[in-house]
This record gives sequence, structure tokens and C-alpha cells, in this order.
Amino acid sequence: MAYWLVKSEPDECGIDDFARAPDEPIAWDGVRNYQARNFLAEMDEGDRVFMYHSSCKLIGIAGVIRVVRAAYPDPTQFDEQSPYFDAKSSPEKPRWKAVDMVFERKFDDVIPLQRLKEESALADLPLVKKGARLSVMPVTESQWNHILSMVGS
DNA sequence: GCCAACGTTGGC
DNA sequence: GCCAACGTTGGC
Repeated sequence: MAYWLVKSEPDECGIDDFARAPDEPIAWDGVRNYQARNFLAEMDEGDRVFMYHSSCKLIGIAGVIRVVRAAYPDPTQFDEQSPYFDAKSSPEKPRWKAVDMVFERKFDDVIPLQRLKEESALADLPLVKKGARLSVMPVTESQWNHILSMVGS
């Protein structure tokens, strides 16, 4: 099992959207960055994923979700009505991937970005680096445990 | 293959 | 809404 972190604007799809229907998988689609896509492709069923809320009032890690379906071609890339439509992609040669996730846990309090930045144990996490725009990133086991230990503290 | 221009991300 | 940082595009 591996650990990851994904960013999302909670207005679009946040931890509450997962919590609302805990057994209902939600497709994590619309990723249009190659580095992020490559990480998506590495995800396996059962992997745990921190859910990070960006561009909102309470910026930080809001909970945990879990991968229930490994990477498959992102359907939105073929949908002309979708904002994620990509004319250069085709079903024969799909360019973008999606995974399905389900709710696992919502933290009582969001762990603020500011606090994450204070932790030297997390210095290598791409999230806290200046100008980091990567929306899907790996988290090491020790980083994972460290962040979990910050919950409720 | 370089690099300027452009669009997007995302904290503040 | 500002703007720095970054990825992508496209002309050459």
C-alpha cells in the first residue's frame, strides 16, 4: 500500500462530498498535468490519500480517502461538453487517467498549510515547497505518520 | 531544441 | 484581486 496527497478546491469536490456518501466511489478525473497523471497511474487499490483543500477559507489537509479503482482512461477527455475535453486525445490512445476513490476519514480540524510548513519532517513534501503546483503527489510512510500525528494536536 | 509569450495555479 | 511561480505552447 502506498500513500498520496491530492489537492482539490472544496467548492468543486472536497472531503464533505466524499463523506456525504461514504460508500459511493467518486472519480478523481480532470487531472491535466503530466507529472500528476503519472502519479495517478501508479496508484493501486487500497492506497490511502490525504485530501488537501486549496483556494478556500481553511487551506490544509482535511481528511483521508482511499483508492478503490486503479487508473483507467479519464472519460472526460473524450467528452466535448466537458471542460476537461482534450481534442488531442483519443480512446485508442488516451492521454489522461482517472482513479476512483471513497471516503475514509474526515479530520475534526483541518491541518492548516501553515502548520505543515512548520514541520521539518515534512520539508521534502512537494506541497510545502514554494510555488508547488503539483496536484497529485506521493507521501512517504514517515511523512504520512507524521501528518496523522498532528491531527487533533 | 531554445525561449518568449501565454495561461493557470493557488497563497495571500 | 494581486501576483509569483510554474507548465505549456508555438515560432523560429
